[in-house]
Amino acid sequence: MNKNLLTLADCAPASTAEPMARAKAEDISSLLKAVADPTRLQILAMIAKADLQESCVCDLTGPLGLSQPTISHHLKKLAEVDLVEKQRRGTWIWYSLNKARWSQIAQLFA
Amino acid sequence: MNKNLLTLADCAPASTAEPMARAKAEDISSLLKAVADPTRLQILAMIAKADLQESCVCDLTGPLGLSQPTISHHLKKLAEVDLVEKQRRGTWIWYSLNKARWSQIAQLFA
DNA sequence: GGAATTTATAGACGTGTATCGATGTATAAG
DNA sequence: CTTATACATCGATACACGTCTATAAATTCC
Repeated sequence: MNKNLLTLADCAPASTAEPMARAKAEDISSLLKAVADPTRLQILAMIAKADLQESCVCDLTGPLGLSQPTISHHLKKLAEVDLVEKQRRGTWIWYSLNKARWSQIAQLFA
Repeated sequence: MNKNLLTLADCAPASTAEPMARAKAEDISSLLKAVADPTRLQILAMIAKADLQESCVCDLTGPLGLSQPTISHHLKKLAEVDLVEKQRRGTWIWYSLNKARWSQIAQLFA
């Protein structure tokens, strides 16, 4: 995953004949697709509000009313684009937000 | 489409048992889904760089290598979430960006 | 009114994805 | 070493979505 995102304006050259590079558009799209899911938005919000701003899988299944594999699936999607980070402590795996990555999204729409 | 978006932090109550309201999450998701497509990102970038910051459908088909119905389909998706606005002038329909809506997305990730 | 141009809509097809139940893997406790 | 708990992975299913061709609708010009 390319983390050196550009703003949309930077991506489209002045020549109207050349659109934003497809590869760059797909990189940004991958990142946004990860956030553009209602369940994942709820997950991110719950982590942000949790103690120490971290949650384990079993903290999320109950409130969201979804199975454990489904929550794991969503957290994997978020981890693939570096929006969350995982840390094992004993039996539990704690997920936290990558705020730098979060800010990169804000930059895209600034 | 609800335009009164909240930040993610505002949406999750302190009680860890209550996630962000599902309806609100789906509203934000709809908006982000519209942007989370590589072709639509390219379209938005091309409009931003065009003269008067507006484009018609036929300006986009060639550079993006897609059929006219496909471009129309994407512009409709963007219009449904108020990210672009359309204005007919004679035979052509000119699409422009809704910058206020764009800024609302930035606020979500601020 | 008829022809040409621009855009929208409808239908079809293939791909991606959210979800689940079932199962595998890893850590801790006894 | 066995059992229990937490999480990941697999396979299946149902639905959404991007794209195309074909066709319709709207506007302009003759």
